[in-house]
Amino acid sequence: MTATETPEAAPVPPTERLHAPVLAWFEQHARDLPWRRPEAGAWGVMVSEFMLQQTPVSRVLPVYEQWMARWPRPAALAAEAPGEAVRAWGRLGYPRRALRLHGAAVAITERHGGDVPSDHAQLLALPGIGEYTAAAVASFAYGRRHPVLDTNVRRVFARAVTGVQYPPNATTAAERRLARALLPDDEATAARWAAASMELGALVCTARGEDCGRCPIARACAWRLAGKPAHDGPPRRGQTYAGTDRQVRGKLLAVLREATAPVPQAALDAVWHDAVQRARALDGLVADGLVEPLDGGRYRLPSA
DNA sequence: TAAACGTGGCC
DNA sequence: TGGCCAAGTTT
Repeated sequence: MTATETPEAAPVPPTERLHAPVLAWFEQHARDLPWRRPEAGAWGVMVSEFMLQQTPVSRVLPVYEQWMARWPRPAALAAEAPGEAVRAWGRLGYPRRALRLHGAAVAITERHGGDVPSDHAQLLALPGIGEYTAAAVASFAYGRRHPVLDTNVRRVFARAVTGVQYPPNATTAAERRLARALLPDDEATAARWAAASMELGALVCTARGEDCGRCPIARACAWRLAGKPAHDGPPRRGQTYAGTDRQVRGKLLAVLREATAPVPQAALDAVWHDAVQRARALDGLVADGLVEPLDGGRYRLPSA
């Protein structure tokens, strides 16, 4: 309690202190991203959500534009070989997302008449769509009221409301309750809030370094008010890396993406010295449906 | 629940 | 230099 607060002021629900400032800030500072424009449609929103999973906006932008120009509707992508989706995915990473997006396009074409469903449960049933993406598409594309709990929102809530620097490694029931409690009652406002709170985490309240001077809710932020205590819980989950199968898979798939004709075994053998690991990685790619083995020890991206 | 799953830029 | 981080999903 500070001297600047008027004694007669009625207790303000926490949500009231967050919604208006964040929404006003978003109005002023929201990025003009292509998937936020009306012409993107639900399919554009969905494509962007697949690409943005664990991938920065800057790297998604060019691939998104090419993708939408080539496959403006789900049916267009569904008509292609899945390997074409993997090829167009380029170096975005996690290429299984491309396969799943293709699979989702096929399912949408078969089950939903070619239109991206607006129902959360129907979205969730599509390959590659989990809790977050289903809520994001329903909210951003159709204005539905869903808690959209991505890494940005979780960090904003952890700081502003819970008063800790970082959220737990895995999304908890408490976080879901909080997100639900903070969701504005009005449907259109809820959708706006979802985008706004996410944008705040992406632009101002970031993992690397928060910029409280630009934060619309700095005065109400529990973490800042507590003196920004350092993260204390279990270590934040790191990502395994170099030397793993992932790296080998990436190198193998890069060769196949560039090739226009089936690739002989020898071309793949050249990308990694360890034959055992190389074979394991290739087997994994085949098992995942990212690579199609042909007779004569040749390989290509999946044709079906 | 934890681990696997790509890639590249930043500090 | 290299660990951290980026609009997660699946098994």
